[in-house]
Amino acid sequence: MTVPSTNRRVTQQDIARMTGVSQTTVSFVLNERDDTDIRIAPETRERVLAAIRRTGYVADPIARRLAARRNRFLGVFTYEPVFPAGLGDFYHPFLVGIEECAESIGCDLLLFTSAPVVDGRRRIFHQDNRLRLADGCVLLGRWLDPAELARLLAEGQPFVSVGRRDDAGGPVPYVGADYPAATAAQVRRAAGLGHRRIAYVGEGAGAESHADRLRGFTAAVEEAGITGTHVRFTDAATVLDQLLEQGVTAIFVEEFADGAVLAGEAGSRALNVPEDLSFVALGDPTRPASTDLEFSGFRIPRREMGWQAVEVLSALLDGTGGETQRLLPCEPVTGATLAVARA
Amino acid sequence: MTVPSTNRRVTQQDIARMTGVSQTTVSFVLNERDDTDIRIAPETRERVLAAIRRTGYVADPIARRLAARRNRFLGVFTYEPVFPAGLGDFYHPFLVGIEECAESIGCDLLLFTSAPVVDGRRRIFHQDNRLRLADGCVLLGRWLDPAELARLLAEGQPFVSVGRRDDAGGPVPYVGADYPAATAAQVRRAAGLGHRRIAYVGEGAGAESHADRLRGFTAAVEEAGITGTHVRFTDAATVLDQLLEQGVTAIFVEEFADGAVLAGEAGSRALNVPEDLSFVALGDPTRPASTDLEFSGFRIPRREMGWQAVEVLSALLDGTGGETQRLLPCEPVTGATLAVARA
DNA sequence: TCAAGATGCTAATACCTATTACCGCTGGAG
DNA sequence: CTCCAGCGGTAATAGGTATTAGCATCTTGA
Repeated sequence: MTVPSTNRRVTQQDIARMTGVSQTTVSFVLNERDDTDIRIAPETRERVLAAIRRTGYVADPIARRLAARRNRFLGVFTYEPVFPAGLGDFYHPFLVGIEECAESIGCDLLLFTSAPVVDGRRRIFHQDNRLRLADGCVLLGRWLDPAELARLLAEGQPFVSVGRRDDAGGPVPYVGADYPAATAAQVRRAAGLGHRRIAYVGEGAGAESHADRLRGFTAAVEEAGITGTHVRFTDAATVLDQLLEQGVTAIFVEEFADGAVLAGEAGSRALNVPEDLSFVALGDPTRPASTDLEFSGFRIPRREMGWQAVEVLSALLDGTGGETQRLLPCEPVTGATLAVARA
Repeated sequence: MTVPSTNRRVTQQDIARMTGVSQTTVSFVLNERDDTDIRIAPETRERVLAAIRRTGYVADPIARRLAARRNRFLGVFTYEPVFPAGLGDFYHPFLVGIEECAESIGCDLLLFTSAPVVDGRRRIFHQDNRLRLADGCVLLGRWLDPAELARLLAEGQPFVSVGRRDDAGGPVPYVGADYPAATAAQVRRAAGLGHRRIAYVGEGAGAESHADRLRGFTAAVEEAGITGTHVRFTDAATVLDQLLEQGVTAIFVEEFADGAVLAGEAGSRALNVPEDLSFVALGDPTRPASTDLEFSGFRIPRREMGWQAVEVLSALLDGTGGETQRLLPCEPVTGATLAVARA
């Protein structure tokens, strides 16, 4: 187990010298190239492999990428810290899925520590843009700058977004959740329980995930022949005042946390949830929210989305075609906050 | 912002040809090296900069890192999954600190997620060891094989351990928590509250972090002139029997979870915590533990440890000296489980 | 007038791997 | 004896940037 004490990185050249072969031979042994007309005698191969084992040599991923344009790294780019400070973080399940799939296809994960803030906004492209260090990239975040997506597309940089994205000068590869369908299903469920006047609380615009929810809401409301209103969340008291005045009996919240606060406010007004007022949470909490209620609504298949994003990316890299835009169904949650509408 | 229609990347060579200078000159203009004796005429510099702006040229980060002999990847080796499944996972705060510091020094993180288990134990060194993919490594885990640490040292592989480690054929760079001091402080506090007979429950050996706690405990007990016993945790009933029989009034638990179980057992015997029996938790929970008690004891500066580990690693890589072994103080927690000893 | 510096740049090379083109040797067929 | 095929490799080079050593040309001073 003797190892050279030099501090220098071990290179193929070193291995070559140790075994009395050329660097080329080492490279071929490493890559087990059987398809070419290069032949290496079994005993030579063994000698080289032995030296590699002895030294713990690993090909420099950077040189590898420069020469071969591949290094089996998948980049993970997020607009938030990758290891989030908040407990039970929203992004965590995505990352689990990404890690699992990356491992299954034999790729390492390169976590880009968060992008620098330029002009008050995080940016992918900046002075020392690191995206190209990996073979391809998974992009994570509620909102991605269309201009940056467009540039990625234009440059032919292989990437996949977790979450549906609008076209940005071309179709953006993504694995998203089918928010319109999931939201519509909840609206139908509410309508079936007799709710005639329901509300959507949230942005409903900006990020695609928000717009998609509102779109599904609006379409389903129309189809069910009931009345739906849309309000932005400001503070619980104000919003609740407004909605109760309108005779709303079920509140659909874009943000779980807003729902928790609203339900709390309702409780402090002696309104029972769901007997007096129903709530539907359109997805998992993205912020910590404290509530004892088990919200009705749906769950985002986050882990699966992460997994499939890597799958799509892998296909993109291999040039094997296949659908590059996938929408996954959300899992409905019966919960305990949606009941028959009060008469 | 006219971009050449070719699919090839713009290189410094291209810029050089466009402006009638050499690639070297382009490189110098780009890097604004004023410290060298290289001089570029202002008008030449302007011409080059104009071409750069026109083409939108950005230096290829891969080539850049190849030339720099640094890839600015920091490896993270852990004995657990990197994206922990459990909520509030013990290792999480370390990772947060690691990421934050990596970002501040402009490094990305490379995850070594899948160290194979050999002979019933995870190993750093194995067949397809990827350690050298990064410039340096952060090692995370309660226990690290001294033989592997020795090999890392011998090979001159830059690394830093999170958590103090005994010498392994040489001093191991680490950023640890000062468990002896933190534990001793708690012992003194208990002694000050009149406890004359206290116990340490846990391994007290094996991992350095355990041995350090017991060492601090033993030294402080002696200094305070009180009596301390050490028992391993088997099951709550047995241990509690034993300690109560000995007249112990304060129990110091190495593992938070063991403390929770012991306190629960005490409660089921109609003993009040802390009036009848005091508890001190020597650190944060490493396993999920359910308890309503707010334990007295101390907190491990996990985030700070992660941060400083990267700091030390960075210094190691830069060859700038500095202390490579750091012990950080733990934060005492007053809590509600340590009170005046029963008369 | 000529050496000594200052000025403004370039050639060459290192970084490390992957790949292409080729080379020398041996044994068997013709 | 020659030619060729098969074997087992090697030399050279690409890939793009950073850096070191050095080369012309011009200015200055004595």
